[in-house]
Amino acid sequence: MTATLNIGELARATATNVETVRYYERIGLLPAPPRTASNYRAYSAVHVGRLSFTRRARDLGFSIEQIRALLDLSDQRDQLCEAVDLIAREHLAEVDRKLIDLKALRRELGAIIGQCQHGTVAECRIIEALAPAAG
Amino acid sequence: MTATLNIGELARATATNVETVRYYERIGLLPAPPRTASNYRAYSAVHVGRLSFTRRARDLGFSIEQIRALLDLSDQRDQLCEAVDLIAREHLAEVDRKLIDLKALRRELGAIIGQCQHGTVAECRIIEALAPAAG
DNA sequence: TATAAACCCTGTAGCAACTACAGGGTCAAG
DNA sequence: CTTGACCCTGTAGTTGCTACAGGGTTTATA
Repeated sequence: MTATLNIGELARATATNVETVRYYERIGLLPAPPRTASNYRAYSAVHVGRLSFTRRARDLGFSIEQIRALLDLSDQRDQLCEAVDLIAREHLAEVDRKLIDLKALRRELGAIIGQCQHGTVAECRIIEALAPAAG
Repeated sequence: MTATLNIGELARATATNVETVRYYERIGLLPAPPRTASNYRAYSAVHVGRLSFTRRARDLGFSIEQIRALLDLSDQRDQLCEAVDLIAREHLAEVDRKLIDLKALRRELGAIIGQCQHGTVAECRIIEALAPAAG
């Protein structure tokens, strides 16, 4: 009953690149849809949902493998959601690690740049800071 | 006069992977050193300095292309260091953008995970949060 | 002196997660 | 009936490495 979407329409509906949709199908993240007589992919609401889920999870930084696991879990509606929680918490921990690293890096970069006296390269504190051993 | 280093020694001296050293040579980031009679690479102190610089800049998140530019600039010792400053500031701005994005992502992830009631997948707030349209 | 471990060499393929063609076929509008 | 915007497959490129495979060399030891 419901109209199907071709790949361009699905892509627009989910703010995804057409090439990316095909890529997700190739790696088995998005199920291959039926085809029209002229071999066009014909997507349904199920695909829209699955791809929206994927997009949102990617935006939140989950890896493809994590998303694969989350999609599998989300199909087992009567299971306990502990595994879901675990994946999310692991990702959160990873994000926290990245934040710590990035903040440290930012501090160091800021310090280096603050030393620039706008003289010649020979006196440049930035170059010096990058080559600590090259006295 | 000074002894030369083979690739393994250079790698150890700069905390770099041997494969990475060869990779840097291949992409023209580290100059190709002379070879011994048995075709081993023979590095000098110049290479140690250049590779240390590269490593440190990579640790600070500069891209290979940025490092290429910084190395070129650092060879022109009598030029003004404005270009160096510009590259560093651009990278800092990029790091700041990433920090903002990562902090927002962290907030959102934290909020989603906080909602988990540890019930079944069917009631899982995390799955729900990932598929907003799939009411 | 033989031989085994630990190095070195080249070249190529793999990783993540896409993106960008090339070289075709299809469909709707004017 | 043709133009342009779509669709198809397949492959190669991106970033910054890392990991072989299949060889040669050097060094330490039995």
